[in-house]
Amino acid sequence: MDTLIDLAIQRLHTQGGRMTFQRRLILEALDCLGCHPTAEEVFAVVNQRDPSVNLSTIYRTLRWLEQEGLISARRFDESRRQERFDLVLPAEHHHFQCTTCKNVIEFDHPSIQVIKTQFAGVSGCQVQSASMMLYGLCPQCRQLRLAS
Amino acid sequence: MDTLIDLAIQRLHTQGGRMTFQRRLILEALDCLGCHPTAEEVFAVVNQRDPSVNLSTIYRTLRWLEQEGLISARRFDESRRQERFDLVLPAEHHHFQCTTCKNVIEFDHPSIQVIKTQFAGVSGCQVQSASMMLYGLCPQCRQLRLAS
DNA sequence: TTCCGTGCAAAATGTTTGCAAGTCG
DNA sequence: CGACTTGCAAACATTTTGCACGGAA
Repeated sequence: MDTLIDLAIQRLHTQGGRMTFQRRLILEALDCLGCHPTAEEVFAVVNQRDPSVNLSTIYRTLRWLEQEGLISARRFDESRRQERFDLVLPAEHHHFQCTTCKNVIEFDHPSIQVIKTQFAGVSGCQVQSASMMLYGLCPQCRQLRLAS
Repeated sequence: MDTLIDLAIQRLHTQGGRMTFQRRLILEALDCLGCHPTAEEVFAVVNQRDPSVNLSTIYRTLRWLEQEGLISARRFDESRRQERFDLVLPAEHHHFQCTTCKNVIEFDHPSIQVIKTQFAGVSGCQVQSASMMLYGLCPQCRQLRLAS
């Protein structure tokens, strides 16, 4: 099976890169954090295991992974400055964010493929990828709002 | 008819705000730039008419408009730092961006409503808005790529 | 005349870079 | 050995803020 770490090792080998202690920690942190951590969040986890790792190493590694197509930069909250890094491994997926608690739920929907195809047909564009965000209230926050 | 400027005036009146020279220039710049300008682009247009207007006034006004729901902040290119400001007036609309020339095409599609409704049904979330990005090659860049 | 809005400069934020020293193969 | 990586600190780009002054209502 191809975990993020396995894939990273493969890429490193084919391009003369090295699997360092720091990179391993960062990859493990990504795996453990799962969904969509910020660079700071990755840093916090890595830092706990080895406080000597520098934030710029986190950024360099995240950018490298992004360039390799293994993660992708995202911003759920458009006017937040901070990027989040989304593992692309599982498959193309989309996100709902609760406007109150900021929690994120992942989803997919067959119609997204239909939209891609039809837009391509109408516009003459070649569509390579799609990214959909829904915003609203999650069930919990909806309850709270109704109650008040 | 409700132009951006009319709406802004309404909001200002109901909250004791003032229509200043600077705000008028900024609103006119937004109208004239149309689609998705950056703060710098708005600044450039305003500056041409009155070089004494400060960039921080642009930001303050854009943030106020955002808060009023008259424009919304966006980032087409995820790892770009700069925000763009999208007029929300016309209607909910979505964007295709060419990964080569970075041009943006707006679109809408009925299935987006379907996705919103069905996701709400399955998840129990209340969906308030949606934002879809497609990425790929526009017809021109596609030609160029085929030719080479 | 009263606040609201502005210009200015300085701060803040999040990310990137240059470089010397360290390390992996 | 030699290229690839790192930590550090300084740079960077964009956006935000505090404050005293000026202007709309």
